[in-house]
Amino acid sequence: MDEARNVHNRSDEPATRRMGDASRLPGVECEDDDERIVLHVDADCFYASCERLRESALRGEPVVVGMGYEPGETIGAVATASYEAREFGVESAQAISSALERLPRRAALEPDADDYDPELTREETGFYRPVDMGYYESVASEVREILHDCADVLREVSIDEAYLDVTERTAWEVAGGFARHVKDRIRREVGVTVSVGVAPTMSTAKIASDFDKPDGLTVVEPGEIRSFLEPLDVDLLHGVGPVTARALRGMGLETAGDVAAADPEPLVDRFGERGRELYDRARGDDDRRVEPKGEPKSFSRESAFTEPVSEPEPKYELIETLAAAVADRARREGALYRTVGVKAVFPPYDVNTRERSLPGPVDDPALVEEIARELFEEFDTDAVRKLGVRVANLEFVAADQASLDSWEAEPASAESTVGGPEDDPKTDDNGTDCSSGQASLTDFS
DNA sequence: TCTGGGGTCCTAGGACCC
DNA sequence: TCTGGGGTCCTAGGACCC
Repeated sequence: MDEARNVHNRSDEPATRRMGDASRLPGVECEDDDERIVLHVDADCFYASCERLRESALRGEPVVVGMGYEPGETIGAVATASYEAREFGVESAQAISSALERLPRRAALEPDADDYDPELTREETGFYRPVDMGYYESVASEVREILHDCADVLREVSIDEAYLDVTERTAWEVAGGFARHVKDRIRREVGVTVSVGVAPTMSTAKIASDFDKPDGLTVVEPGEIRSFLEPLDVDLLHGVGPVTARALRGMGLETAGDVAAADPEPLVDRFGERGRELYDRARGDDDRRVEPKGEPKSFSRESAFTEPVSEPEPKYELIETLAAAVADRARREGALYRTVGVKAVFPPYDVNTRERSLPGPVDDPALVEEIARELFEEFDTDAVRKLGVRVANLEFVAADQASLDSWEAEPASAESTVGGPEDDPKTDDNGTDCSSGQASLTDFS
């Protein structure tokens, strides 16, 4: 790691080298015209940083943000752990109960707490907070404004991560300084730290931002890509998870350099298109351009029981709740859907999905519920730990088209497609027609 | 590591069409 | 009626990401 770090520019060093053009062989794919400068910006343990922002007592302390967690309870899973908490072995996706074993909560120092433990010292405890997406969203939007300000094109990947194309804003000689400026603005104006990777491609920028976390800045200039990637473990490549990493190691490929030097054919045979992509990424080949994210492809809601449930009633109840939530989300976002699906997870972790497509796009909460119930029937006596409902094959009604629809479409469709009044009695009138999907089919096409 | 919630993309087989 | 090739859509599952 240290060795690799020395090879590549750190932000605080003046960028004096410019290997990019010099190292390229004459006549070999000179693509200077489309050489990009891409930043990947990744907030450091974002949820925990947000919690610290509004609660200064958490600064410098181990902080664990739990999904499905409630103060005093042991249910839920770790969404984010601060670096201090990670020192205790707390990791993201861990059950809160295991996290608490490694790092008891600070409140357990109080004699009147349920989990009071007289043996504990302050130094071996941390703070636990439940996820508060609304608040994190508000912090993220402040960060987003700054990023928009700094980029020609911005692609938001998630609440705490984005790619920026800054080709027109900077040059390789000063790209480190540019990235430093972005980092500084976010820290000064919002109060959270981010790690930034700068590279000519999205995939390498992504790896670079991860290289020196937290508060990192790693610049990989055009000619340095291969040497930067070479020593990295295969699982650091984007798209390589535990399964693929194991398979690659089985093929004798431990590092990105091994993959880059390998014969691509066996990779394609084994992994299909992904194999080709893997090979390309390991070599630093990635011609994707930074583009704003398109419309979502699906919406889903899922929820876990605290323990497996066999009786049908509570399961159907949850299916209904989830169906209503998904349909509501779609309506709020102005989306029509053509496919409704359910998911049932059996212990230990057996995922089953069923889905059904309709002849045309609808916005019809009653129909979502009806189909979800029908699809779920085959599982209704199985022990289930988790349930989900999903809508897909989305079509978005453009804002200007929505007003047009209210003129042109039949009343039932118009009301139910533009996200107007929540209750649409017309869709219920159709009774059994619902199952055919004709109930609230909109007929603009 | 034994499991929370919200997504994306890929694959593979079958139906159906020309 | 035993039969070629190509395309699209649908469904279920799997891997992966944050």
